Amino acid sequence: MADTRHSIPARGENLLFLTDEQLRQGSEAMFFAYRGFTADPDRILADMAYGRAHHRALHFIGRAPGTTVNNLLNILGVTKQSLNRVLRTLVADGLVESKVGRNDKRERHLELTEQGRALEQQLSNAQRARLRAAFRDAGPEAVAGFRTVLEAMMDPEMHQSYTRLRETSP
Amino acid sequence: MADTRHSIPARGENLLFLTDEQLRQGSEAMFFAYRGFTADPDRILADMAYGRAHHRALHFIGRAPGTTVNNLLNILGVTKQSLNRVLRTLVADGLVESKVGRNDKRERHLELTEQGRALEQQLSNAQRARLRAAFRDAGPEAVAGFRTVLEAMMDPEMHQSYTRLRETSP
DNA sequence: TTGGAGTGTCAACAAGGCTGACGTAAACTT
DNA sequence: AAGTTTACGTCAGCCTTGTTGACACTCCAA
Repeated sequence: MADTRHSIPARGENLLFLTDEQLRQGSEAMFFAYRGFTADPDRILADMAYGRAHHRALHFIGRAPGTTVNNLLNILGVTKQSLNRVLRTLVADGLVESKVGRNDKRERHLELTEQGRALEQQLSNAQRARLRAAFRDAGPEAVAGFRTVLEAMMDPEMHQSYTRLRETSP
Repeated sequence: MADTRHSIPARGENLLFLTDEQLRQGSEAMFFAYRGFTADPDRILADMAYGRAHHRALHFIGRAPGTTVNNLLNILGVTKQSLNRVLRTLVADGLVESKVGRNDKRERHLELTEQGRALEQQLSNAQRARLRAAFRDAGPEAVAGFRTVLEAMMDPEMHQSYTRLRETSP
């Protein structure tokens, strides 16, 4: 049978575009894709005493070295107790260094140690390999669309965090 | 300053396209977007005695009525103990009906009750509202790209589940 | 009839969220 | 100078949702 369901709608079909079915497929795509997205680093982490939360902390500390605890809290969207539990083990294990702020001594500035960078690299490489393959298969235009939709899906505060990260490290 | 970093790469730039920075932004976009994606239903569920796991079960039962426990297990990718805990409460609360199979009486076929459909609708509507807005803002081409990349990001088995769901309910 | 598949369930545990409360030091305000 | 707010750490306890392991039951198929 001729299958027109999954084809790209032409301009004139915009009124019909956002059917419930399309949206439901979008939801499911997000669900399955996110599982794929986290699968590889999760496998690596399973062997260690770490979890996805550690990966996230390592990622964003590596991304914005010297960031404060409060900043990281906002980015991750968790409570300080939750973050602290993760951060404590990372510091204790020598993956993250926590330095008292120079100007404001209440703040702690977080950085990856050599060891922390190594693990972060290992995890990110696994994740990026999948993303790279997906991006390559899909092509530049698809990737642009992918990013556009994801950005439109974020809460405003998240979108701020997202763009702020791009500004500081282009 | 003129900012060319976030523009869509032209055809000729394909070699430069998959920089680590691009991939990292892709990761972060997935992270932030997924938070947005689950935020609305999570808020609704927080008031009830249910969580995200219940939402997922309701969604896929509603999507494929009569599905078996094992089938659902494969789709959700959790252990049967984990699923059973969720399913038990849903059945006990009258949101899901579990019928012994006609041909194979070992199997249980799952369906939403009227009440279950109501909650599933409430949750999905919240989630879809955001998705609809994002799709509308991004436009059809971006949505097509979004889907293409997400599909390429799935594990093969997940991709099978994903497409199988589309086949049965067009 | 026997093996194995599909299902339900008990127990125990871990990760990683959460709230509430409290403490300390530094910075800010009045 | 005194009081308030901010940044951070930490203890205690709770919840959801994932995990393993073990066991029982039903029933299909060889």
